[in-house]
Amino acid sequence: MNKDNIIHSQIQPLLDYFQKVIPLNNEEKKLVTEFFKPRLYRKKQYVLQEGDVCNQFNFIVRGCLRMYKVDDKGNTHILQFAAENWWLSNIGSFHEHKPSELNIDALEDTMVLQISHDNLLTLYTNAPKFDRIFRVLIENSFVSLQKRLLQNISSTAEERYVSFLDSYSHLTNRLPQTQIASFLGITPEFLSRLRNKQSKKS
Amino acid sequence: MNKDNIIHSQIQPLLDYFQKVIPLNNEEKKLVTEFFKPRLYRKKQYVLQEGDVCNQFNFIVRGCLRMYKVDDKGNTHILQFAAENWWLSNIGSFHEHKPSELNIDALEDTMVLQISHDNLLTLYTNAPKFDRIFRVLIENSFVSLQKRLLQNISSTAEERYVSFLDSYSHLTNRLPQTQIASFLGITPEFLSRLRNKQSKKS
DNA sequence: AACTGCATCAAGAAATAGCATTGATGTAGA
DNA sequence: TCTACATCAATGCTATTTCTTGATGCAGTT
Repeated sequence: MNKDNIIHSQIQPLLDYFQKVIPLNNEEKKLVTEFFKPRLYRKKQYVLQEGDVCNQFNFIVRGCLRMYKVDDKGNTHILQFAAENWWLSNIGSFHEHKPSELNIDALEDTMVLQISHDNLLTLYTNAPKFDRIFRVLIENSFVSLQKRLLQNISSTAEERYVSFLDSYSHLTNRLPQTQIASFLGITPEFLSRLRNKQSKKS
Repeated sequence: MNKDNIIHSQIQPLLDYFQKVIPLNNEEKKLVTEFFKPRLYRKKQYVLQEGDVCNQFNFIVRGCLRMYKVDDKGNTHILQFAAENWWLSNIGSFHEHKPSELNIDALEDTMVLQISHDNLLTLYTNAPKFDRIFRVLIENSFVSLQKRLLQNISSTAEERYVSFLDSYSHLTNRLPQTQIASFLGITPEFLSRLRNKQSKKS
């Protein structure tokens, strides 16, 4: 399998993704294939490190990433997980070219397709359809973020955990519980006790 | 410990290294401290990934890196290990700004001091002494590379292994044997048999 | 004052991943 | 046919990561 084949084989999930939002013509497919570059991140590797500017918009082909903040005490707080067919970037840092306060790293070996800031602008110019596609994409992210915030300020850890199980059922068996705890904003120990309680219920 | 202290504490081994080649004056030490940035790579993390341009020259403060090529069959061939007080970069990619065919990654958590291509040029301009220092450095690398090549085309695996033990005695206990095998160009199984044979001899 | 919902610390147990070894078998070249 | 290696599969070992549990504490209700 030569390099072109490798790229081609990775790009398909992204084309499929776009296709579902709005069908693409061949010219547009070509642009996508040109501008998005596959890249492999290995488990624990940083995709974006605090202090660096986020210069790539990432689409996950396979694997799983997390975006998180490390607070003054050294505790990590996970804002978002992203697995197959999801997008992940620090949008603030990406658009304003500012150093990121957040980190992104790989929880598994992860293949992403990335487009640089410049190429994304070129893509918008050459194929305005992508303006809409990316608007939809951001809107979706926004909605789920809002939902999560609302839940965070209104629920107990147990409720949040149950709801997590519901929303992320495809991830619960893939993620270590330390990561889930960090996402829920509780300690791994307390999560362990919640789980214990849950399993006794049923 | 604030950031300046961290940098300062990491830079000393590099100053010592230079000092051994040619003594530096304070101005030159200041330049080194300014231009070389410490960076931590975690085990398995890429320092340089195939396809990217090598834009940093790396000095290893602690830990261990490897540089290798992945062939068409997916086998990896290690060109070089580098531990404390060694340098490692893809010099070809670095100087010609060309995408690298080689990968560099960390076999242990590794602290490096890196200087960017631009800053290295500035350093040469501001302190021509570094022209000489880096010439010496490259010459040394060249010589050991030549030695290794010669050995490769003229020795059996067993001879190469014995010679490896001799040259890299400080590393043999730190490196997994899979890595040593990949460096020697044999399979881990065959290395295991060689070792077995060796230990029966003595 | 007692109870609920969480945190922290320490210790172990359990699960997984990575590594080393061995046996069986194969092959190319001297 | 012998030497110097490779490949594949199985197994055991070790180290690392993850999960669980107990003990203790504390802030905010009730």
